[in-house]
Amino acid sequence: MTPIDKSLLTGSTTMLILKLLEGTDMYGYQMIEELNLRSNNVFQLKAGTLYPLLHSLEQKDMLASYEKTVEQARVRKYYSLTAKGRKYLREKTEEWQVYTAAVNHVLGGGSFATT
Amino acid sequence: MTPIDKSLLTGSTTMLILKLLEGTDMYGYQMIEELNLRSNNVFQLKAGTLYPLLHSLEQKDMLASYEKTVEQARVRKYYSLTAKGRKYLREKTEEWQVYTAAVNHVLGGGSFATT
DNA sequence: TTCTATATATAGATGATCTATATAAGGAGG
DNA sequence: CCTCCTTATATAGATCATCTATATATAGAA
Repeated sequence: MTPIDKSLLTGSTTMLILKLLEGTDMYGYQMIEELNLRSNNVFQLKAGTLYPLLHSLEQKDMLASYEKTVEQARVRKYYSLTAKGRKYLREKTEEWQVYTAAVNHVLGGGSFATT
Repeated sequence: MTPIDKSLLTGSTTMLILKLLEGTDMYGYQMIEELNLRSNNVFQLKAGTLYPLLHSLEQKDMLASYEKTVEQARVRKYYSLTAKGRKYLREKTEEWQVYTAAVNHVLGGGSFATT
């Protein structure tokens, strides 16, 4: 078993964003709402967290973006998954499973003395 | 469903340490080895992470410590769970379950268009 | 004697997330 | 009409967990 990427502990946000985009292209504000909805209000992602994250993911070619004007004048910036982003999502999802399995193993391991 | 403590994403280390001590009193170095063992090498906690964490947990009355001299001259600092630490462990374990359930719900949610 | 493992400790860097703030346009209520 | 709330994106600065690097000291192995 290889050691897991430490940033997963804190970095599950990226994985969740990519997962949302696996379904449809979305714009930032919509992602915040969707995550909140699909997680039963557990994830209340802040705009100040999301937008810089989207920019950095686009820079890394995980995401591509395009603008779309809706209802008269409002402009939204839609994001879509790239092939690279799709691959990254697969990897992170696997790591997440390894990580949670390990935590649950420790948590469920009961109290056996090892003195 | 109340929003979860954000530090859980990154803060599962504290929970795991407390969980170890639920079984027996342990000294720092031993915790690193035990975590590595019980998690199949997924958690390779660094000394530079653990010791400051133990100090801060002791300051917050989550842990109590005592020294013990073993094999001639070697001195080890053992830590034990306090009542407060035990309570905190229960709370964090619950939050962990809520958090992982939410992530898994998003991950398993499939790709249904919400355009 | 030198290297590795045991054992604890602290300083400084990194990185993810948050708060606060800014801009701008639309709709609702007074 | 004016003000407030929601939608929508954006950036600067703060916070906090963890990591790397380093230090000290002892024991045992090469």
